[in-house]
This record gives sequence, C-alpha cells and structure tokens, in this order.
Amino acid sequence: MESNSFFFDPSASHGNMFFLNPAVQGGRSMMNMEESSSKRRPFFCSHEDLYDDDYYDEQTPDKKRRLTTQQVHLLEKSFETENKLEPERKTQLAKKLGLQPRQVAVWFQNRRARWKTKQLERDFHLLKSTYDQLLSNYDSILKDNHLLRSEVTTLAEKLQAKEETSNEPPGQVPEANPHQQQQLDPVNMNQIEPPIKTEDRLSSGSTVLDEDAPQLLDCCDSYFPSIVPIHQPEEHNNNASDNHQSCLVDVFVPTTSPPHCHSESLGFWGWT
DNA sequence: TTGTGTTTTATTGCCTCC
DNA sequence: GGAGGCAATAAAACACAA
Repeated sequence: MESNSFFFDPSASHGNMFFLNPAVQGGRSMMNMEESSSKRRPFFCSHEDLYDDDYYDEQTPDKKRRLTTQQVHLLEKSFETENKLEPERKTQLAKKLGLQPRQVAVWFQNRRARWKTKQLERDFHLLKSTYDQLLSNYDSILKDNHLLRSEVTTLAEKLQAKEETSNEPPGQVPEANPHQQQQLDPVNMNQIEPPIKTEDRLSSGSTVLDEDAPQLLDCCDSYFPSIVPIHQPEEHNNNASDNHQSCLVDVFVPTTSPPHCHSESLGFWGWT
C-alpha cells in the first residue's frame, strides 16, 4: 500500500521548473519534515528529467491514490463514532491503516465537507416540504373561509328579504338587533377575520396546523436550527453512514448539541 | 476508445482559539 | 505564533454514455 501523500503533477509546471509536493514549499507545511523529506523528489529542470524511466523504476512516483475499500470502511466507522479527530486517534488510525496521519486528517476534513453538503440538501428538502404543507393548509383554510362567507351572505340576504316581507304592514318596523346585524353583515366580515397578507403566510403557519401539518420537533437531524415537519421524509435518516445528528432542529425551541459533536465544533454544526 | 461528468484526494489561504 | 478547522479549488481517479 502506498502510504506517502505527495504526488508529482506535471500539469502544475511553471515554465520548465517542475515542483513536487507544493505543500512543502512555503506556507504551512502539509506534513512534518520527518514524514516528507525522505520521500521528497528533487525538483526537475527539464522534461527529460521528468520522464526519466530509471527514476520511476527505482522509485514509483506517488500519484494521487484512492484508499482501499477496507481503509475507507474503517475511516467511515471511525467517523460515525466521532467526526473529529484528536491527535491521538489520528495517529492510531494512521498506523492501523498504513497511511500518513496527514492523509487521515485530510480524509476526515473532506468527509465532514461531504456530510455538510448532504445535510444542507436534506435540510433544503425538509424546509421546502414544510413550507409546501403550510401553504397547502393555508390555501384550504382560505377556501373554507370564502365558502363560509358566501354562505353568510346568502343567509343574510334571505333574512333581509324575510324581514322586508314581514314588515310590509306600515308602522311596525322592529328595532334592529345590533349584535345580530354585526354577525350577519357580510360587509363587516373583515372585522371578524382580517385578511392575511401573502408574505405573512409562513409566519402564520403555527396557527393553521392540524394533525397532518408540520409540527415542531426537538430532536431532528439538521444543519439549521429551524422548523421540521413531524412526519419526516423517510430518507431523512436512512443513511447509516450519515447518521449523525443533523442541525435542523425546531425553529421555535432552543436546540441541543448533537451527540457526536464536541463543544468546540459547534460552529461547524451550526449551533450557537 | 474517448469525451464528459462525478467523486475522491490533496493543497492553499484564511480564520479562530489557546 | 502555532495548531487545527473550514471553504475553495486543483487534479487524479473513476463511471459511463456514445
């Protein structure tokens, strides 16, 4: 198994000067000198040097190599239990896998990035379905409202017609009941229920929830502190390797830290 | 086989924390 | 100031259709 992490990259040439492992050229060192110096290739000054077969025969250039499935499996398992690496664990893993500690660290870094990307996707779908549900609830309530209003109008008209016919004999105009009038006057309906602005739809969501509508949860995986539907999509937790606590905890209730995260990593997980 | 898109590994630069 | 984290990115490796 190739264990050193540097590689030679002809495409990254600058004029005729070819560099190996830019990580050790200035800036922060990508691996310590003990790890790298013994394996570092000399600079090449020409293409002849670059493609010197003798060199490759005696020292196979380290190209970027994929980790074996066993290595990845072990790394994944380790990531599942704890997504950050303490130095000791990094060294142990590196020894166990026959990798440079730097490679293990890089793998965890990239793995966290992948997890975050996936989590953002999940959160997006979650928020979208929550919004769609709220919107559909609101729309159906709006429909009901219109229906009831037209019913009230019809009944008011009927009542008025009835009163007119019963009041036909002169001198018998009964006093109107102000309470009843207000209840049945369709003109005043807006006093009973003020219209909801479109932009208020989301914020009014909590008042229109029913059994099937999104509810608040306090223990959901998410990247954001935010709303989640009580009926979560099935795919939300179906990936064993991505079974980390998500950060999308409910929007109204203070959230708790995910079990796998250290306190110093809260920034990454989106908690404050 | 080859062109192209995706995934994985690695680097760089900047930021924060101690 | 050093160590370690993250975002952005490069580039190799891989997958796959044509």
